[in-house]
Amino acid sequence: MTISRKAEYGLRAMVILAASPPEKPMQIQELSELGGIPAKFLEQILLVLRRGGLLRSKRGVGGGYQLGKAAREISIGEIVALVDGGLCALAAHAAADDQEFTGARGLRDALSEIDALVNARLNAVTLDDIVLRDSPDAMLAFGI
Amino acid sequence: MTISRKAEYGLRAMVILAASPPEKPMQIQELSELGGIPAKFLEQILLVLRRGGLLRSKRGVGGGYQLGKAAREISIGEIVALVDGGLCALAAHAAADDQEFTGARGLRDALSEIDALVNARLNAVTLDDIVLRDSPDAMLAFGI
DNA sequence: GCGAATCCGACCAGATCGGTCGGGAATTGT
DNA sequence: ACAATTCCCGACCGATCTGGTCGGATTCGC
Repeated sequence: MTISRKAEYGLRAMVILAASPPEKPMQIQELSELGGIPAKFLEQILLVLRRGGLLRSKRGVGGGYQLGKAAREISIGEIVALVDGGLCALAAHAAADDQEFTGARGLRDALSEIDALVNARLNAVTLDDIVLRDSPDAMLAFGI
Repeated sequence: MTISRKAEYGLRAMVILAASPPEKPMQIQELSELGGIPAKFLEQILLVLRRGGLLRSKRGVGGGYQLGKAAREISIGEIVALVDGGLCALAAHAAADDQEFTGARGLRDALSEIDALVNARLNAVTLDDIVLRDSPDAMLAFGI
């Protein structure tokens, strides 16, 4: 029921990239140090993020990673979905086997409703939102 | 990111109990058959539910399980929290190690906000809501 | 005391988690 | 051409978690 460390690492890396000047690629090593993420582990995470189109990469000297889309067009939902292998459904089991007891449908409905809620929220928050929210002077805009 | 089968089983059992006449205890065997749950597995789930005060049990002939509180006073949040061992925090890792990179706080905030949202929802839905929602003629009351 | 039922600890196979390792392939600088 | 740099990628690995099962101890009603 907790977010996986893998997804958390992926989020960190993406947030760091979103907060950096977008033209200069950042290497795994630097990303690893800034985010406190084991470098070789981060490597495979970035790989799936790239395959999913959320990152672009460049090899050789001066290479590294950049965002594949604008920061405002990447939601944290996309990121965790990619990294955690697509499955992000609270009601997975309940929906799969259609066991029929009194209250079964009510249970399924209640769970999938909550599931839809969290997914909607996850897909609504973008990297842009996060870096904006992080700078204290932007807080006023959010009314926090 | 998916709800555990254990929690799902716990929910099923509780819903079944909530939908049954509350005075007569129901045995593991019957609960197991109605819910399609392996009996011995269900046994340990019911045990922690009882230790948590959500169930009362009676031993010997004519024994079994009954709800420990009124169905309207048991939320599905309580159930999954007990069965899945208490931890139900989306932002667990992010909060634990306070790694400091640009955007760290924004990320923590965003995650814990969503976490709070799903928890609030989980704690708001009661067993009563679920069994009510299950009977089709009650749908109108919900505007579904 | 007998049978029905819960209680409870031990065990277990397989999957997942959180990484590590080592090398290959592409790109750039000299 | 060659070396340095950087990503690419498959294999592996120990620890923990998942989803159970088993066997027996305990308690209750009769």
